[in-house]
Amino acid sequence: MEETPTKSLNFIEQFIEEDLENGSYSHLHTRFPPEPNGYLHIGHSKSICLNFGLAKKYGGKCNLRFDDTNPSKENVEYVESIKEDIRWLGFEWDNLQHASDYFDQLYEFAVNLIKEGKAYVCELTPEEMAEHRGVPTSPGKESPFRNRSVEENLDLFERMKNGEFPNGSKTLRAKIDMTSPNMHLRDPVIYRIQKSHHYRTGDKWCIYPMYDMAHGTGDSIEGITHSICTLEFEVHRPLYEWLNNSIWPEKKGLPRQIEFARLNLNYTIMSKRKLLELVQEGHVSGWDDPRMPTISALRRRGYTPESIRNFCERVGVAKREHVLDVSLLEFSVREHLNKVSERRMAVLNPLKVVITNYPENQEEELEAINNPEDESAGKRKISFSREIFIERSDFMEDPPKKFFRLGPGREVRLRYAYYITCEETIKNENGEIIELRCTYDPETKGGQAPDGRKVKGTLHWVSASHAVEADVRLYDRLFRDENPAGKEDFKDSLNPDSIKILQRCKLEPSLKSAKAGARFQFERLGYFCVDKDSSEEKLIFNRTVTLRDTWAKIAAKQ
RNA sequence: UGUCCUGUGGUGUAAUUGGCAACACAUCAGAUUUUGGUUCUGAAAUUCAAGGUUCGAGUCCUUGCAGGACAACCA
Repeated sequence: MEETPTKSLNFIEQFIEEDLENGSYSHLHTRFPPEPNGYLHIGHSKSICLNFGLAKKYGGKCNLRFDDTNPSKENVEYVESIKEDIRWLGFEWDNLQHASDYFDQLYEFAVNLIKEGKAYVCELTPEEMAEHRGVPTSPGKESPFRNRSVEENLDLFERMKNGEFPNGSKTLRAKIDMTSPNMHLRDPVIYRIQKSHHYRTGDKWCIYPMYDMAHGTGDSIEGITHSICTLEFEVHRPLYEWLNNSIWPEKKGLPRQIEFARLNLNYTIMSKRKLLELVQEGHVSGWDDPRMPTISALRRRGYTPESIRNFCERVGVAKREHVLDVSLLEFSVREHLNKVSERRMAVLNPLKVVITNYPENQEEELEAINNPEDESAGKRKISFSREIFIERSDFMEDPPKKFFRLGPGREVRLRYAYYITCEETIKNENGEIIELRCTYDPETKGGQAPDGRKVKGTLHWVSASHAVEADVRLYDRLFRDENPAGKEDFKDSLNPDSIKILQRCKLEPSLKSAKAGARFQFERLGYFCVDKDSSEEKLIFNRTVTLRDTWAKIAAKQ
């Protein structure tokens, strides 16, 4: 009688279960609160999986709330992309909210804080304010505007709202403690004047709440129980609680903020600001350029939602900061794609092979397995003829020791077809091999020799007359350094070979009608996906990831 | 010379809360293979340090050390 091993809880799940057991909360309600100022990336997927996953696990709810309190950087394009990406990942929110839904309430809360003497209008310039704030290691000093009368504050704040003052001339600050060792408690700004057009509220507001003012209150308004965020907000927690407790002194079950370590990947940049820079300066074709770490880019590249969810599951949740190896992400896609994608044959760098003893004008259909991992995927027919293409890298004139592929006088198997032996190499005037002359053994049809002789190598191939052509885009890491963000300028680390476009690749004809987004394994090469710009006239494939390549390792060592 | 957070194989994450340090990725070796894929087997490799409590410490205590966060009218 084996006990089924129960999966251990991460620290957030432990908190939640304790909170549920001791009655601090009767249920679970989380939220995912992106700012619509950029596209979601792989790091966000961890937070999405966590928040939506927790809600699902504990029978609770999860809201999607756009933290849209800074109209100068936000827009609807981002809003729409975020919704699409979350749904694509396989999650659906219970309520769709916006911080801007609460602007009226937030204004009232601010007025109440003023009335209670907990907030004041300050006229310090940013420089003066910084000076008054002090530094983390020594206390700050109070603003000269700190002790205005409630009436004056009320009047000024209303006039701020009415647009009577220029941008930056005044702020509303919470009155907390200028000597606190926590900088965020040194009278933080909770409202600023910003006369910009908001994509939802238009020109209604001249003042906008700051993150801290909007975030915790939004959580409380929505009845969020557990407000899960990344580590950098840990120092905000006292302010989060101060604000909530000040606004709702009587309220029970105010949300609990819990922080976890954000996901970092080596060779990758995760900052939205830097990703925007890559887009704006044209280093990539857009937010969904398949080299980007954004969810839309991973989708375009051929990643599956399952693989990303599995990846996030494997990564785990903790407070320790870390840098993950991208190989774990790659493993996760390969693992899933191996199970679900149909196999096809495609020759990326073609080398023509003429099978001299195969009758001209003859062709035949051979049977190929669509997916050895899934019998229900069935079989298909592939055409064979006298002239075929094989991969250039599958032939070597002077092969090294462990090379199992084709060479002068060597015999290999053509997958699902015949054994062939290389008899002659044809070169051009530059001495480059342009064609191989081979003979085939008619007895080996299907790939087995009746006399039982074995060959070490099996090559993929495509019949020359039947092949369809395509562009194939090979991607490599966007950055050469493990930690590009650590460079003086991260763009110095850009990999000049991050994309390689192969033209006139030879593909099995069945690929001609493949629709955008369709994924295949090209045998012996990797997983590929039809790009959104592809058409029947102009086929374009993106390489999602290569297959594990043991030979490449051996070859690299030699 | 502040406050807070974090230290477990190369990389992540666990350890029934004081009882033989495990799982995954990566690495290496072997088997299987009509994909040098998949699959299977095996190997190497881990508790920041020093004291203390205890029969017993990754876990508790003390003192160090290391890394990170915080000084936007960004989120």
